[in-house]
Amino acid sequence: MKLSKYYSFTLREDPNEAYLNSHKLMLRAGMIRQATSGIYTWLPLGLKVLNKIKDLIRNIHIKNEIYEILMPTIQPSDIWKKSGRFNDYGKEMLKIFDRNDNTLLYGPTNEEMITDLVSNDLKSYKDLPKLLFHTQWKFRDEIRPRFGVMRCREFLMKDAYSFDLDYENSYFSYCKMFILYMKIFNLLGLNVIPVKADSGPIGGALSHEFILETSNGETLFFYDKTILDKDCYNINLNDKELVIKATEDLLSVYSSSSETHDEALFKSKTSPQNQICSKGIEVGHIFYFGTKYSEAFDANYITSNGEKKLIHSGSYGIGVSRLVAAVIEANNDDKGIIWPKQVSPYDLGLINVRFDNSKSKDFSEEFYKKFTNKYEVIYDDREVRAGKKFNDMDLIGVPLQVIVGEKNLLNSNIEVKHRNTGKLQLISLDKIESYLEKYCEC
RNA sequence: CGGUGCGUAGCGCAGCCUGGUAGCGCACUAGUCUGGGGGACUAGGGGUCGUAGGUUCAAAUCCUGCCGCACCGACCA
Repeated sequence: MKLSKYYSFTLREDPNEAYLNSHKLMLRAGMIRQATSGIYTWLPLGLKVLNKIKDLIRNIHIKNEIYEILMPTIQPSDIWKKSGRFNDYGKEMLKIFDRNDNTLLYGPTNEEMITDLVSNDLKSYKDLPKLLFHTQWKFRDEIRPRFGVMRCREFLMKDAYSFDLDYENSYFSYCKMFILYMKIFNLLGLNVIPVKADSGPIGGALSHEFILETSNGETLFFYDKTILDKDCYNINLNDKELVIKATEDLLSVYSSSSETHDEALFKSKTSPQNQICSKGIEVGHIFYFGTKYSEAFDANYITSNGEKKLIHSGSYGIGVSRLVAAVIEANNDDKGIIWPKQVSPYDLGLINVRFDNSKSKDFSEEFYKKFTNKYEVIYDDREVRAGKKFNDMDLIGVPLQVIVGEKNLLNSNIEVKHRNTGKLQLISLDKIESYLEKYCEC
């Protein structure tokens, strides 16, 4: 991608309405623009990251035999009346009226819709278990949207749903999703802590939140710091025994959101030097709700004995658009964003520091042509001063910058800069290709 | 919804108290110099002062309503 053709407008100063670093940086780097309170337009750079995170989450679901569907954003109200949540959900639900004066709503979540769907298709015990997910825009009319994309009204969420024979099987699905979530956050380079949670209006008995610890977070939570030592990232998710064991091992260590926190239990279970009270951002939330929704939608199956039984279900959400902000919140400095490689909008930032110099310019063009099919390259070919290019590239935050200038070319060198350490390194021209290969592998 | 504050150029702000020609910095356009970390000089362009009404000879400025935005609290991925 050539910056001269891109839709990229960076801001030098922090916009007045932004308070969180992630919000300021997303606006400054030209990732998003606010349309109205809690509703945003995603510009090319922001959308690139959003899609990267979405795809990473999506692919690991599919790899684990959780299949993708796409439910609509607009839902009929009758299914919500069936489950009783039409009124329970309250003012956060945005209601819409069509030309025939039917009440529709912009979906805040999809339990009703998917249970209704599944109740028609799943008939036999042979059809279970089933796991489905989709990544779709949601709308919750928050009392007070804030922090940019972190707590907005329209947001992108990945929500998965499990359908099982009984509690025991459903518990396995829950544990499987639990470990899958640990893997996902690990892949995103985030240190996320699972905590016991209140199930809120979604309802249900078993519930956990996944919290990214940050000083600016909204959620207060408590945990035993030994939970950070648990490694469950390489477990085969089809191995029922291991998955349940790993989950229970994690849950044996105290961790809780403030709503469910039990101070006495915390104190008795955790040694004093390991007791942490911290703030964070909720990036995922999982629920087991038994037969709550299958009852309402008459979602049942026939057992091998010919008996009719209710399906047990659970739901598993990740705030995808929120994660964009969360990743930035966890990875930035005074110059801008520092993307972890896996979610960076581009692999390499190519800077031609001398647009007026043909040697430097020609080399940059060649370099771009050569590597743009192999890596995702953001090439700053604009006719602006070097200082602006350096600052913009730092702000945008791609992990590796390749800096081309006449001085170094005359010595057959090219410069690279690692965004996270700020380290500058001269690489000889004949080594750059292998350098990049090695860099991108790890 | 309660408490607080703010709406003036794309962004950041001054002007309002004490009514009288619409201002500054950045960005933008043109030119000259410059050319490896937001460079300098010169000349420009860009405004329904959130909106509707009121007071006044005269309103960005005073008064009232409305709208929008943000911060603090109760809700949530």
